[in-house]
Amino acid sequence: MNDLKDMMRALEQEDGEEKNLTPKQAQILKAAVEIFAEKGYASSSTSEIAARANVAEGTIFRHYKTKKDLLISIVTPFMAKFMVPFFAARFTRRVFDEPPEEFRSLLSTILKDRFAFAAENAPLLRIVLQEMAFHPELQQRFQDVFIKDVYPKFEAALDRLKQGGQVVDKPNSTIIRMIMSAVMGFLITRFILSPDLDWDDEREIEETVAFIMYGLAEK
Amino acid sequence: MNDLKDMMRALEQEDGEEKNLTPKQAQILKAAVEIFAEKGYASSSTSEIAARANVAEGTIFRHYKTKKDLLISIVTPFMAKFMVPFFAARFTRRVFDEPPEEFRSLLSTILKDRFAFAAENAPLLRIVLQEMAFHPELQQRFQDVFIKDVYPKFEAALDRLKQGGQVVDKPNSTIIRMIMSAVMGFLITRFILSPDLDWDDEREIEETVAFIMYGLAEK
DNA sequence: AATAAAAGTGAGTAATCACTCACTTTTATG
DNA sequence: CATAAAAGTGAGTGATTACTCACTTTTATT
Repeated sequence: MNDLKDMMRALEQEDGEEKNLTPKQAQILKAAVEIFAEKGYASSSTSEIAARANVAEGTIFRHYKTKKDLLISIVTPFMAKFMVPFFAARFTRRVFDEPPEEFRSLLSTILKDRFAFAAENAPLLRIVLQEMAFHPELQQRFQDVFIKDVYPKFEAALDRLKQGGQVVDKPNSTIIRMIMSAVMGFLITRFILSPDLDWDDEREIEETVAFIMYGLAEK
Repeated sequence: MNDLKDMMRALEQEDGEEKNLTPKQAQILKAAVEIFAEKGYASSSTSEIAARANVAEGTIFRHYKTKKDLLISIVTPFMAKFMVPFFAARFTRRVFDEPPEEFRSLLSTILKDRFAFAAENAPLLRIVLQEMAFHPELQQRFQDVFIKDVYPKFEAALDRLKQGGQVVDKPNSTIIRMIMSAVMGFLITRFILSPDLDWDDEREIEETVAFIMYGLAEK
């Protein structure tokens, strides 16, 4: 009935980011996220991570074979948790079941939801954006989740919205790029580039929704 | 009469990226750009740069005091050359002189122009996007150029377009964020994330222009 | 309580790093 | 041509790196 939550639970268990964690292991993950976000993966040393985690350096390598293994263990579960709800089954079904005027509230729901998630995980978002470029393993994982899981559902929803006359007849890839640019552009500006500005979050979210909606409206 | 070109010439001379360069120095810059773009600044070694440039390692430090000095020398002139033409005097004047229906062709001109520049300098774009996060000097330089130079002209043009009924009455900061998200989202997807796809560049540019225009149109 | 497995430790190590410096070669100047 | 300044060199250096390993401590199992 709620397959999104099921999926999330499965994701969490599979990698054990919040399950079966030794206290020291949790300290290591916390310290690593902080330091990776601050100075970048390549400029972070395992000795500094150990120090901030109040742990001996050897303890890190007891749980993670290499420093890169530590990065992967941090980043891949986050990537899935960030991307999947973008167009998870729950949202997609809504597009098909409800009247076509729901495009606006669908966008609004997604954006609010991902906004809250980004707010809680800003350092992780930063790490992913920074390190994706240099680690093929992460790019592969992105492909697996986005191309095979998110993209098809995104397309299906768009096709339906086009039929309902809600969205212009442009290539799906183009539309998806535009939506993702607007959403990610907002989240990155809000949480990475200028987190300390006086943001009127509700308004910015609604303005962004309106921007996407009118930008993609059938003329 | 053509103050954009004057400005560009001044920028080029001031740092001497293409003037007064020893042949070996040019080789060093070329190799550094390549390697920084490939593996990131922190993971690039001066020995590897020297090797690819066919130069002794000491030669690098004859011209650049530190490795970071080499990065700065590469990145700051590019940053200015990339940002200034976004809303340089030449473009802004056009908004004030020509009829208000010119919003579309203004966007189109800017996007085509920056597209061509990004196409020629994709590795540099990659380096800037990656390294901005970790080098306060680069953030400062960004502030100097964008906030003090580009942003005010951007605002003036928007105010005029709002008066002409071409653009919705939202906060300028919000509108600028949306335009920059759409433009950068396109350039990053096109040249960084998926440069090898079969792109119909002219169409994507026009679609992006239309997306921005309708997204910001007065309703 | 006995025993084994898992978790934790920190000194040690080989490799790599950015950078220096005494020296040679090339270029510019009068 | 003489001379000095600028450009180029590469072996050398001290600091830092990710990772190992022999050992101790804690936890789980019977």
